[in-house]
Amino acid sequence: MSEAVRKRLGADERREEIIRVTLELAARQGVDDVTTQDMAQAMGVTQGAVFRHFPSKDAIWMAVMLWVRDRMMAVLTRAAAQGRDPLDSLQRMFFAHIAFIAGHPAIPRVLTSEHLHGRNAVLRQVVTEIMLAYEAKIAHLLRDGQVQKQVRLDLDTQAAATLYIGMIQGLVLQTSILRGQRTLAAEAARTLPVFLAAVCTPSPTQGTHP
Amino acid sequence: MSEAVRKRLGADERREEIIRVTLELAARQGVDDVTTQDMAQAMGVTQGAVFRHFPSKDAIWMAVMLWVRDRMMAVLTRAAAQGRDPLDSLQRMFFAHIAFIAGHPAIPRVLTSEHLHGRNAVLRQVVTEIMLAYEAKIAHLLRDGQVQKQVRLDLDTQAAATLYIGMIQGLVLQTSILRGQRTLAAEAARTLPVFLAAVCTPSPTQGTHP
DNA sequence: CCCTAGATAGTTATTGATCACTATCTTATG
DNA sequence: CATAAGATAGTGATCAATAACTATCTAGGG
Repeated sequence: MSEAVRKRLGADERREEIIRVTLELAARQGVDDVTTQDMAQAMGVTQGAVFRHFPSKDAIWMAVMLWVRDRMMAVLTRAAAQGRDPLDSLQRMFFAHIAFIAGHPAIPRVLTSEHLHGRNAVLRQVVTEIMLAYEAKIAHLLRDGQVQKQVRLDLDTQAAATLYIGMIQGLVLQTSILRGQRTLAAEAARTLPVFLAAVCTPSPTQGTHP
Repeated sequence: MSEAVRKRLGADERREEIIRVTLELAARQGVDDVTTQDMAQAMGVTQGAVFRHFPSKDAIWMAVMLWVRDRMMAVLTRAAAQGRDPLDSLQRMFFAHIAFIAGHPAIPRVLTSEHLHGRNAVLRQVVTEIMLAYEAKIAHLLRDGQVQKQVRLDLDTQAAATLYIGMIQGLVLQTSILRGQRTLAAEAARTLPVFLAAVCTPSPTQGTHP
């Protein structure tokens, strides 16, 4: 609680902190229940101060989404680069994504919040970009895997990418609804092999950990 | 728009219509943006009239969820019963679910709305029940499939059920965000074979349509 | 070194809009 | 005529946004 005493940050630092507490509050109480009053209280300032740094609440959500997009893509790209083959990269991306979400539980909620992309067209545009970029990344890795004979040649890589994203969605959903009973990382480790079985070339030895 | 003229329904019919327009509005403008004023306007009555039939707005959402639970389970059970083997039942359930969602687009939004199950504990309980029952249904079918040698014996049926539900989640998400560009039914038909490849016993002929 | 002026961050107080919910009156229908 | 459905007209609470004011920091001249 050493935060509540500090005040008068620079504009850039304050903007960063607004984004931070917004994600924090969204994780705890849901995206559409975060008020500007909540944000201010979490930072130890008054509500009006929030609007010195953002012209509107939607502008805050936009900043949050851009933050998510940049961090997310950086994490995924770095994870994929460390893989020694397409399928290895896919697995590293998967677990990097799961770990990132576990550290920032609000992220999937923000990206799928109809409350945000249902009203503001610009916000939805950002979400669409993120989704398409991610899906393309997965489909590309799978096609690379086909070239290297790790992935079935008759696989519909586009559909498989949809399934991949759905897998993450489903994992998040279940661990958020059945909270406590299941942990995200544990369920993820169980579910990925099932997905890999769908894309791998049928071989005598399982190709998951060569 | 012949609805707006009709008035003075019986209490039961009015309750049914409130549930109906609530789902309708939730599909169009998002779960948490549906006001009691919207409901009343959609039915051609005043806002106060809504509260003659439900004690609170949460009670309306509860009624909606119970409606969804009952209809959903009936549809799934009927579809599964028509299958001639476990894997056939699984596919019929899948497409029945997709068709049901296509006819009532608000359903996945209602079930995954943090705005609802984030605040009201009883509402979340209903969602949890639905999810667990559905997952159990899938896992059971997969175990039956193992007995009949349609499904790999080394499959983690629990994890596969998670992936199955995630598949539907992902399909809904993508067709709702990329609305217009992709249709739910078409994407579903492409994605299911990928999932089946993960669970089926490896065989020379694809076991999807025996 | 100090003092002042401008800039910047935050406060206080308020506004208008929206929302769930309610009390009281009215009317349709069996 | 009695009763149930709906209309009318509110209430208090909440929320985003704004305007006017105050505290704090920084830079430059004397």
